[in-house]
Amino acid sequence: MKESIDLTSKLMAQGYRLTPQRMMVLSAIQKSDNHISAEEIYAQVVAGYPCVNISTVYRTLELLKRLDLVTETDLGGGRVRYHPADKGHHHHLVCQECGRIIDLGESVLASLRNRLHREYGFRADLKHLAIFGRCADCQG
Amino acid sequence: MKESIDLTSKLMAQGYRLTPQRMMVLSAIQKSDNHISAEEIYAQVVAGYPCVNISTVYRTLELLKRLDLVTETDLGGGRVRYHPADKGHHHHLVCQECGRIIDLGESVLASLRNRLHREYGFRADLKHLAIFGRCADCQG
DNA sequence: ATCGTAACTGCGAATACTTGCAGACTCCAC
DNA sequence: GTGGAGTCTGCAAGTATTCGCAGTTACGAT
Repeated sequence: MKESIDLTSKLMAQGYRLTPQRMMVLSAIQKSDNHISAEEIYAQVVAGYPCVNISTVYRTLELLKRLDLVTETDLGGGRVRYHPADKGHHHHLVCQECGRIIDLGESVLASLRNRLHREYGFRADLKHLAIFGRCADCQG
Repeated sequence: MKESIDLTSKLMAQGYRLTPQRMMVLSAIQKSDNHISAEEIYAQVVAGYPCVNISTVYRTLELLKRLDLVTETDLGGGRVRYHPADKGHHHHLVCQECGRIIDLGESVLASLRNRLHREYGFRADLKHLAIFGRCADCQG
């Protein structure tokens, strides 16, 4: 498992530990091919190790976020969703009518990012961006 | 008060009523010159009418949102903030380091909106958009 | 006037997530 | 191996917001 060695060194370098809980949270995210919610991660972790607490899952997710191992996206619906950072960043168009989610290549927002940097000196972090609106099918 | 007549007709047209609670929520938002949180609105409303419930405030905010009388922005920090729609749309650059909020003219995102429409047929609703990142002063 | 329908509200509980705390574990020095 | 210092976790309580329910209110039709 190359990932876990990678993870260990990343954690160690900053004085963190690789606990079973953290491994299980990360593997739950790696296993899911699309975006997964905290509750779903929790369910998977509990299945193999029943006494973990949901707050540990949340705390681990925040840590993994800080280490750039997972990205977080708010796709609406009251639940934030997570996915592995190494599967590439992308953005989302969320249709508020039908709920459809359209993936958007990273390049589409590159020009916006450049402009914000040129004009405002602002380094935008667009990793967790979702744009709401209406998809082509839902325009009456 | 031109606004309240305006509001009344807007509500009436869709079968809604203008209750004291709704008037007070709207006036609290109109009074605040910058963005106000639901809790702050609630505090103001309660000051003049103690038995209103916070869930009524939230429900009213949702109604006003639907009628395009207020816009909602998630500026981070766990609290959503509201402001009157007639004071013009604008977007926000939120610095995750120092918390500074930079207002962004609507025009900056116009080209993004056009592109999404051209390439994806997607009509983006960018009213409540906040972009996170680091401001010019916070880049080490 | 009164009846029905629909809107509106307060209440309490639920949801998704966060936070403070106290105990447990780990690593390193001595 | 003993003693920190710092990390990590479970638990329980807190936060911001939503939801279901039941009672109240307003408005139009009769």
